[in-house]
Amino acid sequence: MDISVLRNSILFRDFDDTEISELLKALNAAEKKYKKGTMIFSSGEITDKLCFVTTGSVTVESNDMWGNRTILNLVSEGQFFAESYALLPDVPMLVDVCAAEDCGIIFMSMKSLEKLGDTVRSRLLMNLLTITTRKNLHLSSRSFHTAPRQVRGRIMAYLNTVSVQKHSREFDIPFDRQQLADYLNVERSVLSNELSKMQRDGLIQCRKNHFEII
Amino acid sequence: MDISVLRNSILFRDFDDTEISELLKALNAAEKKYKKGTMIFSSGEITDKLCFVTTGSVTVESNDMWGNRTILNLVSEGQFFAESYALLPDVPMLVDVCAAEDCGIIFMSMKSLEKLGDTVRSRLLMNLLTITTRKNLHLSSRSFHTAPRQVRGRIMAYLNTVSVQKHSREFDIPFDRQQLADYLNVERSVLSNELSKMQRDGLIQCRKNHFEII
DNA sequence: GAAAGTATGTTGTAATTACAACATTTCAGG
DNA sequence: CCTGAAATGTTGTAATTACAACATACTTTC
Repeated sequence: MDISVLRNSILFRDFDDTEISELLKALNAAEKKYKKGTMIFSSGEITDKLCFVTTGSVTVESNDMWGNRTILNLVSEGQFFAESYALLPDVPMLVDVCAAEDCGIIFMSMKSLEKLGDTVRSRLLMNLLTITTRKNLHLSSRSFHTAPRQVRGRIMAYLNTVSVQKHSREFDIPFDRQQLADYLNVERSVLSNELSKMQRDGLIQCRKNHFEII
Repeated sequence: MDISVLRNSILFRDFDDTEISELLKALNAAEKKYKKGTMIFSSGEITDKLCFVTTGSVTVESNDMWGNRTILNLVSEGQFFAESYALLPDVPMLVDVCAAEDCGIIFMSMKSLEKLGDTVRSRLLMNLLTITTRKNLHLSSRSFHTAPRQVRGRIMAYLNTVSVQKHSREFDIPFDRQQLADYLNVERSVLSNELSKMQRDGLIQCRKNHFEII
């Protein structure tokens, strides 16, 4: 397994290559490839696997019985997902996870945490804690993006966050139109329409997933 | 400080009374009382304090510039809040925290974690991990409650969750009408109206915050 | 138990969104 | 450089929601 991406991950912060290799073995790490659109986890499944995205990206989403999709999170290369379910192994997943692009995922068994020595284990726990707290902030920030009652408000809330993160008024977003609509919990056509209006009103410029706030 | 409530908290699981007392001292624990409606934290503040609700309850909420309130979470007696901000002490809070009722809060400094011995520290970290992962699930479940496009769908999604949690078709909810509206991201009057319709349609029965699903 | 204050229910209208249907643009393979 | 498939944009209408204004019910305090 290629550990170059893992070396820079939060999980293995302060671990050297030898330690990482040993840990991967202890955690039964295994990589799997997925084609765009494939479902990686379905709501109701139980897992103890911490998942790491080596290439591509996945969406964490809720698909209700009427076919509405809500994207809770987009997880890209170098990030983790399913950490909560991995650490609470009796809780069935509430979400689906889908390959947003062709992607590679490394699965690590958290059940195996117990087998680790005290020191290594506690260093790993600290890193896991960083992952889960950051994920928490991510989940809350989506709440801000969907808090405004109107579509324009939601778009602005989202674009502002991205702009702040990237330290620039001009940036790319990781979503296509349908994904952005599903993330902001609005109709795709209404989103497209509102983006057009916002350009006419001189608020933003956009082309595909490149945006500029004016 | 009265540690009887803390004894049963997730944070101190597997700690005995002596250990808890020592930990409270090490973490500079201090209790403070708040009147209903008081703001405990404001968006933008920075804190390293893990907060525990001894009595009453608080809401974690986002108040935007147009005066819209969105309740992300209601934290009741025996639960924690601000854990993400406490553990990522350079991140300013995105949310406000308000006393939903008269309440008591114990503040514990997470900066002081470093001072602890390895063993105690790692036991505490494991418990913190449980707190943050559970909080994660809580945050995602709100996303399901607000995912349906229509008010009735949101109400049903929420009531279903509560019903499952309480193992009963009949239960009390912790929200009043305004709070429930702010949690589900809908207008209070529209919520009241829809609840009436749902009763006429024979879907539910409700009086104040007591509900029955039929 | 009256008064004042707070919470909840009801209604109408204006504004917004959902949804469907179709037009246009973009992109990947042949 | 065609062609089909996918993504994005546009528009109109039906349905839903926001908002304000008011009515009713419930609580708390004196």
